[in-house]
Amino acid sequence: MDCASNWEYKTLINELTQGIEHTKQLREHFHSADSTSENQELLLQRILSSYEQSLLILKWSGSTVQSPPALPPSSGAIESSVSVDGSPKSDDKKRSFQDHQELIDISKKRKSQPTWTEQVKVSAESGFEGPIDDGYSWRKYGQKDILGAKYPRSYYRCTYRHMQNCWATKQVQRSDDDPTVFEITYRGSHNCHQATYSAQQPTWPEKQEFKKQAVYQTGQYSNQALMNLRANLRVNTNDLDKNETATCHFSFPPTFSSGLTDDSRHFQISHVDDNLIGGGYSPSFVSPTTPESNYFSVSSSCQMNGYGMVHNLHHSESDLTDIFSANTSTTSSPIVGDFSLDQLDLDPNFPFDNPNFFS
DNA sequence: AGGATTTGACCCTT
DNA sequence: AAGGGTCAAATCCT
Repeated sequence: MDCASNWEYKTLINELTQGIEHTKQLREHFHSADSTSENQELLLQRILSSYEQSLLILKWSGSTVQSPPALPPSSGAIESSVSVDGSPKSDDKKRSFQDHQELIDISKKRKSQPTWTEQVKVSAESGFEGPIDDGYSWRKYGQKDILGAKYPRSYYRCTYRHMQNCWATKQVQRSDDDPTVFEITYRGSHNCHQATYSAQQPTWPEKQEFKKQAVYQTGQYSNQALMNLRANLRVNTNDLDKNETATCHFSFPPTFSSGLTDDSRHFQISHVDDNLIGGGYSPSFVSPTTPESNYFSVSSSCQMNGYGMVHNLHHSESDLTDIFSANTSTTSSPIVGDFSLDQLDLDPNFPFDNPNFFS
């Protein structure tokens, strides 16, 4: 058994255990006089998330005969009808059939990849023309005018797609309503090692200043900072649909800069300037839920691994000196649910040190 | 020179 | 057939 399968197994157990625990808690709530509908809703959400994540894992385990890293090395060109050198692919019928089957499989996999959307607000004052970096290294591979959209949509794939077989992609769409807001749709999770070194090698020159200031700060967290975080961190999941798309916002106070180190389960957030937004860090913890579910479920936090079934990243602290969608309080979507660390039932066994918790 | 971006063409899905 | 997603040659940038 490889580490990925082992991780999935443990995660599955964890999810199901969480589901049971939350169900028990909900039962207690039903018999409790001080039970509020919010608490019940939260528990229901957590239970749902646990089961949804479990199903997702099972779905992946069942459908993924080959884990993504085992995809053909040339899979990047699979969708092309012409080989790299321009010559037609083999006309061998058997081979063509296999290619066709592979195409179908890949298509299915892509469809079933976890997808989520973040909205990132950039500051005009700071001169950002586009969405800020998210800690990963992306390579733009296309741009498209979208019907009804004022701005074109940009397509990015992981820079290390071929080197490390990382199939994460993202789409960046500037909001029609608010040009300073970018809607970033992530598909698939990273299974590459880039999170570590991309932190030292910003890929978007125009964002380097921002990154130096906000995204990759590695300062020690303080209690005050943690309290600030607790007081101000908000997660919103709204407009969730059957395509497992979620939108989340994190609101931080100005001049906030903190990092939670090992004791705080590798959870680090940095925010320095009110205009600085750390965006795009794949919030895998946003679980597929119903439109009414606006609560953040820790138990569902780390399982949206998609193509990142093999969790082979370094588990060093530096990997997690990233930021996820640290937005200012101004957002274009309504804040429906509030979240603070106090609300979280942190499971001691919860794999916060799994890099895909934030990827 | 090598890597990243641009952009028109092609492919797939609906 | 239309629209979205991806490819890959051309071009740009460092």
